[in-house]
Amino acid sequence: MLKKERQTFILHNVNLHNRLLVGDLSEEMKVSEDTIRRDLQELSDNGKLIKVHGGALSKSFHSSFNNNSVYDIDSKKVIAQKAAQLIKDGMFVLTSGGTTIIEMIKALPENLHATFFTGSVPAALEYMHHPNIDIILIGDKLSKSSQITVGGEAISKIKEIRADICMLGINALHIDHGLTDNDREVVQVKKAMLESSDKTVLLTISEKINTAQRIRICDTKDIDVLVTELEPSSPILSPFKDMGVEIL
Amino acid sequence: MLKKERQTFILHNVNLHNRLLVGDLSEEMKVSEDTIRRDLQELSDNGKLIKVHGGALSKSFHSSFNNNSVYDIDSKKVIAQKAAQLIKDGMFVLTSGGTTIIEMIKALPENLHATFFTGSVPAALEYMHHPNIDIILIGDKLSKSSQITVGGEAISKIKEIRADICMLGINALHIDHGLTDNDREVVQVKKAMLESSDKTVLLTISEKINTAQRIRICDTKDIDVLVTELEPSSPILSPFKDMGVEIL
DNA sequence: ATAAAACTTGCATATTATTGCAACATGTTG
DNA sequence: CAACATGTTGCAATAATATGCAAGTTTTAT
Repeated sequence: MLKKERQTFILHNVNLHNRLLVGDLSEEMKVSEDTIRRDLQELSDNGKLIKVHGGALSKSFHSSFNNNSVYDIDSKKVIAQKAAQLIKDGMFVLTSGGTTIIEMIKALPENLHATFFTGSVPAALEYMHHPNIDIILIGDKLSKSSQITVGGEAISKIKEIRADICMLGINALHIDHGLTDNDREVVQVKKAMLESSDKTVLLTISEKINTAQRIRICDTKDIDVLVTELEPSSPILSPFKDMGVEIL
Repeated sequence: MLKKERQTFILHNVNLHNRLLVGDLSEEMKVSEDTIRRDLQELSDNGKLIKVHGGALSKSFHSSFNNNSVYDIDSKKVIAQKAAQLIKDGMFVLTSGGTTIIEMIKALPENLHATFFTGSVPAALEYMHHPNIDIILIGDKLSKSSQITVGGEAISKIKEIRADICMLGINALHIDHGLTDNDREVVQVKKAMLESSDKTVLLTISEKINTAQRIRICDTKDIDVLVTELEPSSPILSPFKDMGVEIL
């Protein structure tokens, strides 16, 4: 069997079955596993599939469809960079969804080994691109407006967790009214997240600061760290600093 | 034998057999391998065939495997249309992930009111575009290769459900070996899904039929409905019909 | 923590390609 | 027809490619 034939065969089959083992291919085509590995390496270099330990995965499944139009994307990237630094190897991290969180996930270093809990479908999708992290999806009813799971089941699952850190993308934060949102179900989930974490980190563009919505999640004093695109010395943030919130 | 005769002969044979070896041609036509190589080079330059190390491949061979993504999508759309009809208002539906399932979700009518359970992140994302359905996300550890949640927690959640119908995108189906897959964790989840449903429906392109993988999910006789892009009368499917599987 | 499986690297070998060249055939032109 | 240009083929030397094996390392699974 010619090399090209083999590679075509491999490609066809990886797209058919999503996953192939080196040993199986070697057996099927009567060549050594070394040859198969070299084929897979080559196909992987050409971006035709994804090589993994033991075999290969189809690319069609694993490819990322990039979010195109995110509001204020540059600010969010700045926030993402700052926030990503807070996560260390071995940590248990609870996260919500939202575009700012998605940006933070993209900013996570490749070699980070940590465990992330989330009920957000877009966040889960983004986490899957990272090779060295574990993802625990929190199940329950999926809210279409917020794209996260909500409900008693989700909340009780969250309460079972003892996380090191909780990173929330937020809707509104006000020095007096604290952290607020407008979806009752989401509020309950976020409350549970805060309760289950040692440390609470909020990620938000400065525009959302000193706005408020109808339902309270927590008070300003309950927040540990606030990450915005602004310099920590910015006057907008000083009232929060005065209330004991660390500014990043 | 004249050069032109040789090249005509080569072209005829490459289209007949899809592949040729330099050594074989040299022997058949009693000319040196150098000459054959020069012929192949020339034909390749004129775009008549594809020259590779050791021989040549026909153009159709190469493009048929390279170009199948489009064909596959069309097949999957046909499958999706057929399968979507099985879901009626008020039903509880368990689904796996996979590209065929995604197509089926896209094919669901706008006015369908039903409840869907899934552990697949891409499927969940797709379901969210539909206005009138409820989605229950099954939580647990997220498997990066299969993009669905796996593990004991997920399985016990699935077992709590009493679904009307279970729709599975599959990896391999063989008349004797039944439904098989290559990921132990995924197999466990799919098994649980089958057990929790009154009716089992498999969605697959015909290419996966009569292939098998390492781990068994269920026997052929345990399948209720098989949906492919083929006509129900296709001879490939008749053995399944004989075993009591309904063909759509 | 340990053993098994999978991977990497370097190397040996065999197969396949390339190149220049000589031999011969074919075709062209005055 | 002779002389010359052109094209084709095979050969030999050399280069490049493909493949398997073995030793040592890394990753994964139990």
